[in-house]
This record gives sequence, C-alpha cells and structure tokens, in this order.
Amino acid sequence: MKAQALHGHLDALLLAVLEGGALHGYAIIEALRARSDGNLDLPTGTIYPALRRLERAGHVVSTWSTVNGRERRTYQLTDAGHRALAGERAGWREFSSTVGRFLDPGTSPAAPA
Amino acid sequence: MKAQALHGHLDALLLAVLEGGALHGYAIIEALRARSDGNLDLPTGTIYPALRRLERAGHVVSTWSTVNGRERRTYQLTDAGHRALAGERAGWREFSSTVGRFLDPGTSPAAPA
DNA sequence: CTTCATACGTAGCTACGCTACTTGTCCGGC
DNA sequence: GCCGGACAAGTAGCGTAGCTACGTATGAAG
Repeated sequence: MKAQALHGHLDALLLAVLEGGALHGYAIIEALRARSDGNLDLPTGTIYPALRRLERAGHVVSTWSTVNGRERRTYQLTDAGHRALAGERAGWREFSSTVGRFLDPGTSPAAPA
Repeated sequence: MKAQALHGHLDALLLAVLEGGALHGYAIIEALRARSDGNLDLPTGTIYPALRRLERAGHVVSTWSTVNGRERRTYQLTDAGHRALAGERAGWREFSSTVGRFLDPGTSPAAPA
C-alpha cells in the first residue's frame, strides 16, 4: 500500500502499539508489520525519528537495556501519551468517517449484519 | 480537524465529489465543506493545484464557461478518472482498515447505530 | 465608490515520511 | 578463524504535497 498515506497518522500508530506494552524500536516495526498482515512495513528511518519526536513531546519515555551487549532502547507510554492516544483516536474517527463519507459510501466495513 | 492528515487522499476526495457530476473549483470546495459538515474547509491554494494535477494525469478534463463575465472552469471526470477513483476507493478501504485496526479496535466506522 | 462574495490562480514554506547509509553485536556456516 | 546475515539503533538529505499568503478580476450590495 502507498505508505505516504500515513502522513499525520504515524504518531497515533506508534502510540497504539505501545499501548499494549513497552517495546523497543525494532520490535515496534515488527509489531506493526505483524498486526497489519504485512501492510505496514515501515523502515527504521521512519520509526526512529518518529519515536524521538514522541519522546521530545513527552508522550513516551525510553530506557536503555543492554541485552547480551545488544543495545535496546525500550519505549513506554507516559500518562500524557495515553491521553494523546485518546485524542489521536478521536481524531482518526473523525477523519476516517469524514473521508469515508466520500470514499466509502454505504459500504461500511463490519456492519453488513 | 488536522488538515495535514489528508496527505495522499486529496485526489481521491476530489474525484469522489466530481463523481456526482461536473463542478467548477469553487463549487468543489463548497461541496466538500457541505458534505463533510464543515470538517473539510480546504483553501483554494490546495484545490486548484490539485485539480490541475488531476487534469495533467488525465483523470479530469476542464472546460471554461463564462457566466456573466464570471469565468468558471468546470471539471469533469474522464473514463480514466472513474477507474482511478475505483482504485482510490480500494486503497482507502485497505488503508482505513489497516490503520483502524490499531486506532479503532472494534468500533467500526460509519456503523455507530 | 467601496466592500464583499464569487472565482481563479501562483510562489514559497513547511511538515513529514522515505531512501540510503553508518555503526555495532551476535550467531551460523564454511 | 572469518564472513555474511539477522538484530538493533541511528543520521543526513530528499521529495511529495498540502498550506499560507498573496494577486487579479467581476458583479452585486450598501
């Protein structure tokens, strides 16, 4: 899928995967790939800067853990991060319902019953 | 709403509004605003260049109509435009279902009833 | 005659994800 | 013992694309 479409939603995605528990960068990439059936295969050059953005914004905190000399920076949602995620979710719903009104008329997914 | 989120979906939106019939630029802006309850209030500097992009791509054709000396360039979907729209719709569904899996778990959009 | 809504358009900015590259450890194969 | 590949993190520079701000012109309203 056109990854460019992510514009503006990446942060929300990252917060969402971290909601399930603290993860390190590489694991986040794999989690995204796994939970999206391979649709979201984001390069490290996308994730790492985004993570640092989120840390600067106070939405996550990172802790270094050296495992067998293998450095891993584990990111964890802060309280503000949880709140931000809630906001992002609301924003996403508004966005997707607004755009969906044009691009997905009537064909509401998961509502055929 | 954060308009930046539109990134990559604007073209699809424009094709979608034109699907209902040919419109001129200004009317497109108003149609977007109306059909989105004011959520999509896009500036002319966004719409006009986008329209010309679509025309270069062959997805729309424009015809000038001078109404009372008031120049109006009316855009109309081409055959290729219709096909492009179908593709964009499919892309949107994939995108929204992928992102929705993270941000909208269980709460299927457009199906709140 | 000035102001406002209609209508179109361009130039330059900025945000943000992507490409490409770098560094370093550990494990398996040869 | 050495080399390649998976793991892990990171930076620099690029390109895309929407946004801000501006400019032009007409017709109607005051």
